[in-house]
Amino acid sequence: MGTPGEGRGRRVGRPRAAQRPDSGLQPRDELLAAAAELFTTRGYAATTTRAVAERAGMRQASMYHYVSGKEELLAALLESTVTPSLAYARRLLADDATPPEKRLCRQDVELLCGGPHNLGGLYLLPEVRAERFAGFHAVRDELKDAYGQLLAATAAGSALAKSELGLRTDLVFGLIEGVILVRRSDPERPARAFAEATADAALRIAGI
Amino acid sequence: MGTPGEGRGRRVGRPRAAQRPDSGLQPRDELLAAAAELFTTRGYAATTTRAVAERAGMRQASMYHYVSGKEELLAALLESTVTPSLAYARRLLADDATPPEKRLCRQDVELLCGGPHNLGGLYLLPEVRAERFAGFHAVRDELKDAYGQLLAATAAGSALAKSELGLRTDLVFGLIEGVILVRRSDPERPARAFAEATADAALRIAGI
DNA sequence: ATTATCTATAGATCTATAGATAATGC
DNA sequence: ATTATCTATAGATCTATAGATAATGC
Repeated sequence: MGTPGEGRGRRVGRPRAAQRPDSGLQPRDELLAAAAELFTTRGYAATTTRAVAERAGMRQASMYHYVSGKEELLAALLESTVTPSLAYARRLLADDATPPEKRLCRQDVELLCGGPHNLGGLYLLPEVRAERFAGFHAVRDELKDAYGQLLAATAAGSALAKSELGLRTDLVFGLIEGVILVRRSDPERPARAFAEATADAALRIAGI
Repeated sequence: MGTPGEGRGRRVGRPRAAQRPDSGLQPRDELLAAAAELFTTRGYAATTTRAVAERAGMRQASMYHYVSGKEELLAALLESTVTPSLAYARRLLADDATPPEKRLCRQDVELLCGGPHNLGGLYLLPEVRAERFAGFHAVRDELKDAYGQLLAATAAGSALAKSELGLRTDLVFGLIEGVILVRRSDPERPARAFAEATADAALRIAGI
């Protein structure tokens, strides 16, 4: 077989109208990157398929060769933001010599704020509540559940009533999602500083 | 003069096509209420002028008799959400026998989450960053500043370096805006419970 | 022959204006 | 006469499909 060069080299099919230096990404990933930037800065509804396609270097209609429409792009982006945090959370839960939840917080915030485009901002889009994105919600809920379990396992947590524990979990989760907004208002600050400070704050909320 | 009945009674002008029980609101306020509901649930860009007008009980074109367009509605709603919190913050700062910042937090969260439509959710709209809404941002910044001053005045605050203090202020602010998201995911819980718990959490973050 | 792209466009919006109409006020 | 509404619509989109075209592959 020998995949021929992967990107470089002459490509099959009609050439693009506006040639640009090869991004190295596959066309679908170019679309996802363009959508990430536009959805986070302008919002989902305000972003047209033309804007996405053109930023990805192709004409509006060509986009449909790779995705069924805008919704598919948003769904893919959403899932890509939770999945890594969730994998990390699962590992922490499985490991019985579990170190405190602080790590999860830090990791989570770093992942959310780390990328170039504040992808966490996608959670804030009103459109995300639609049934269409149930897949994302399920994963997100599982992550929240992991936070709840870690909280319950702490000394402070085991002293709390069930409803009280739920409220604290929500607050910790709220803090982390709030950080997305803080970052939006000051995108310069390094993700690492946010992550560390947020993790500390989360522990204080948790009462550890 | 004697304003004639204020609402009840025969009104000047062509009657509305779809009559509904008198809401008691002035037409402009009917539009604002409709916009509040639709912007927070569907998002700004996804809400059409037709949807707003029709929900307010009039035809699409009639809206333009009261506002210049969608933007004016959003700007008015945004400012209406900060102004009361800011007024409260100013009073606290002026009063020298100042009680702790906890009150401000609680008040702020209650105001944000108290209304029928999670108006705080408007802050999350990507469109809000536009220059057009500079007025809102100025007021919001002033409120944040008030938080910073209250924080600095505490014993824990005066021990902190300036940059460290800024970060904590951001986190407290982030927590409060994060609560908006928590409320979105669980709109049933009473605003008062949120407010109390958030205020406590904020104090713990602040290190008081 | 297969493929990735392109151009062109139908159909469905959506906004904002122009001008008509149906009330009250005087 | 004044006013609040209405109906109608021009002009500007935006999405998604149909069909043409320009590469490589064999």
